[in-house]
Amino acid sequence: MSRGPDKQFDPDEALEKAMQLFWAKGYAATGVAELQKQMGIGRKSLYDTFGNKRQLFIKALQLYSDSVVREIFSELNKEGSPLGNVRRLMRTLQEYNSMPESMGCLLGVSMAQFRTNDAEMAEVLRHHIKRVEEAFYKTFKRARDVGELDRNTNIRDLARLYMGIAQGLALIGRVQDAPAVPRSIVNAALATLKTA
Amino acid sequence: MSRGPDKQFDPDEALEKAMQLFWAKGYAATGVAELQKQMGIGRKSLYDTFGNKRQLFIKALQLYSDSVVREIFSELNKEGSPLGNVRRLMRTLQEYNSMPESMGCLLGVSMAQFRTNDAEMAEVLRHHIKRVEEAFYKTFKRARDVGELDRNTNIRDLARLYMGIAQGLALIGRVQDAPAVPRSIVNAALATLKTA
DNA sequence: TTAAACATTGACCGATTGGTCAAAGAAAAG
DNA sequence: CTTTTCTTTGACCAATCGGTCAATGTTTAA
Repeated sequence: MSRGPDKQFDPDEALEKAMQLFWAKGYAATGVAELQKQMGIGRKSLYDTFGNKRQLFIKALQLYSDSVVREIFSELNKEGSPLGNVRRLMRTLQEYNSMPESMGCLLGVSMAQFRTNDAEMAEVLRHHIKRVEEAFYKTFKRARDVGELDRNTNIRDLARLYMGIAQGLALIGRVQDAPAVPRSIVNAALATLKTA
Repeated sequence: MSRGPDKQFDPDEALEKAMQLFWAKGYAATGVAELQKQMGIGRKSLYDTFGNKRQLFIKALQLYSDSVVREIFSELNKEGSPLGNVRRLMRTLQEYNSMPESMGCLLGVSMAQFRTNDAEMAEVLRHHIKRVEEAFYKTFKRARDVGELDRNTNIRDLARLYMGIAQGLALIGRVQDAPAVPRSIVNAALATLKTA
């Protein structure tokens, strides 16, 4: 039994590069030739390692989702006030999506390119939504337990709203060259939290 | 001086068909062959009438934006409580974006496919954002004048938030096959209005 | 040293991409 | 009827699309 030579490239690094390209240009507008150039690998290596363009894209989605969800969880689970963590996260998102070259959220961008008629893709996208929702949910629940939120606040609804605001913010940030609109969105979102 | 024969098709109807296709599939994924088939016209007619694929797309964006902004304005300008109008509009958007086959907002979908690096396109998209924002702004202002909103509510921020929520809602609705998430988003959004 | 198992390279595939153009047809003006 | 102006049709273009494959390494096991 022989194992043959190792790959001459790092699949994780190559996937990261592919993700960046899909993120910037979208699925349909990104060509395989472009992908292999940016990834720095041959065409056969690409297909042998990642299957095809679609599977490569889905793997890029998962890589991105894992990374983003991890960051959101870590930000929201810091010690101290749960609502304070939400506020800090939203301000971070505001800053990020205010940059003139900001590209928004890869998963959000992908929701615009696929729909429920593509069952597999829709499932991947819904799963991401669910994970972000869950991060907010747990934090708002802690906030309610601690007394930062009114006892009869609908935590599930609130979590979904914040997930939705984050997606809207990211989408709008892609075409903004000034920070005013993202700032307003987060201002108003956080203003409601004080009284929720 | 002769005028020659009239067109054998209605450019407005053809544009409407093109809009539907761009809306469902996105700019890059929509081919010119597909477009002429759906529009029911020859290729030369398409290029003579609309310039090229990109210009056709931009005209579709403007058609859609005009139509949507008109509807939003008409809904928000009805007699009676301004906040009531906002609530009714948001519930309409909720229903619309809860349909399993909902395609969201063409302008929002396009924000995911273009960025600030495409100056012309970004400008078109920002203009739409501005118009929706303005519709909410005027209504919230009336609400404040009438006493439905607290005197120190930041109306500009609130308008931008609602515009952002509407975009997030439309985006997320594209991949939802159940009404729960859209309902939650609108529930939570409107819950904050009561205390704003 | 040979063979088996892997990776890499680059040529190649048919299909499709956005876009052009010449020829033909149709309507209005003279 | 002829000419002019416009539209339509469909062939055609180079370029690119996503994907395949045979040939050529390169490494390890026997």
